[in-house]
Amino acid sequence: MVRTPSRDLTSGLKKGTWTPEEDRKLIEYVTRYGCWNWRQLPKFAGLARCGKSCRLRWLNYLRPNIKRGNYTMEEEETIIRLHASMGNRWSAIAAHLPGRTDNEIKNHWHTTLKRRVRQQNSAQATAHGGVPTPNFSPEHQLPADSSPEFVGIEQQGSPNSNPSNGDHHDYQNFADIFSPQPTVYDQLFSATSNINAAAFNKTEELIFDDAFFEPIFEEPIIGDHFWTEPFFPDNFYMENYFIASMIDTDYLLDDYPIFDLEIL
DNA sequence: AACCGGCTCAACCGCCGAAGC
DNA sequence: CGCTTCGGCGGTTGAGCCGGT
Repeated sequence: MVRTPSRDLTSGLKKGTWTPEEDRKLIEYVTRYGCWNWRQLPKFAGLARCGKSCRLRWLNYLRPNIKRGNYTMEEEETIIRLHASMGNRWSAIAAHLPGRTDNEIKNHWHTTLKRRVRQQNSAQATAHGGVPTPNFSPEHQLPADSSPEFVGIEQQGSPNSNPSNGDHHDYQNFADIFSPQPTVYDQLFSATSNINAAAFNKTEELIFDDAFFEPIFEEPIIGDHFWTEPFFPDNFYMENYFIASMIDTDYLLDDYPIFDLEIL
C-alpha cells in the first residue's frame, strides 16, 4: 500500500513513503508558517522532498480537517451525482464534500463507485427492456446544459454542498467535518513521544481557533530574519515559545548560534 | 500454511493555466 | 510576446492487504 522509500539519484530528493518524522516536520512547519511557497518550503522545513510532494502530502493526508474512514451514503450519492454531471473533475467534486480530498474521491470512485454505478445501470437496463440508462439514478440526473460549475447543486439543496445548511456540514462547526476516526494527524502526534503535550495543545489552538476556511496563520510571527531563518523542527516548540514571546528573532540569532544563516 | 490474484490507496508523473518578468 | 516559475489537476503506478483456494 505504501511505496518503498527511494531517492531520486539525479536530484537527491527522497521519494516514496513519508516517514512519521517527515510528517512531523511538515506539519510543524506549515502550522507555524503556512505554505507560502511549496517549492521553497522543503528547504526551510528540513525535508529532502520536492515541493510538489510536500504539497500533496499536506493536502491529501496531513491537513487537520481531513475526513477519513468510510463514506456515508450521502457522500457516495453526492459523488455519483456530481460525477454524472461533471465527469472526472475530482477537485470540483471534492469541493462539495468537506473533508474529502480529490485524490481520495478519485480512488473511491475507481475502486468502488464506478463498479456500483455500472451494476446499477445494467440492472436498470434490464428492467427497461435492455435500453441502457446513462446515470446511476434518474432523479439524480441534471439538465444536459448544467454548467461546469454545477449550478444546480445549491439550488437542489444538497445537504452536503450547502454551507448554510446545518443539518450535515455546517462550515462554522469544526466537529461536523472532523472524522470520528483518528486522523493521521491525531495518530502522528499521539505517537510522537518527544513532543511536549502542552506545547502541542498550544499548537492545536493556533490551528483551530480561527474560521476554518481562513488561512491557518493569517499573519506569521515574523521577525526581521524570517525569510532567511532556517527551520529546526526538533527544537520547534521550545523556539516557538521564545519567538512568540520575544517577537524579535535577533534575540535568537544572538544567543542561539544554532541559527545559522549560512545554511541558506 | 502457503500461494495467488484482485483490491486499495498513498504517492508519483506529466500536463496545463495563471502570474510575473 | 515569449519565457519561466508555480500551483493545481487528473491519470497512473505499485506495494501491501485480504480473501479465496
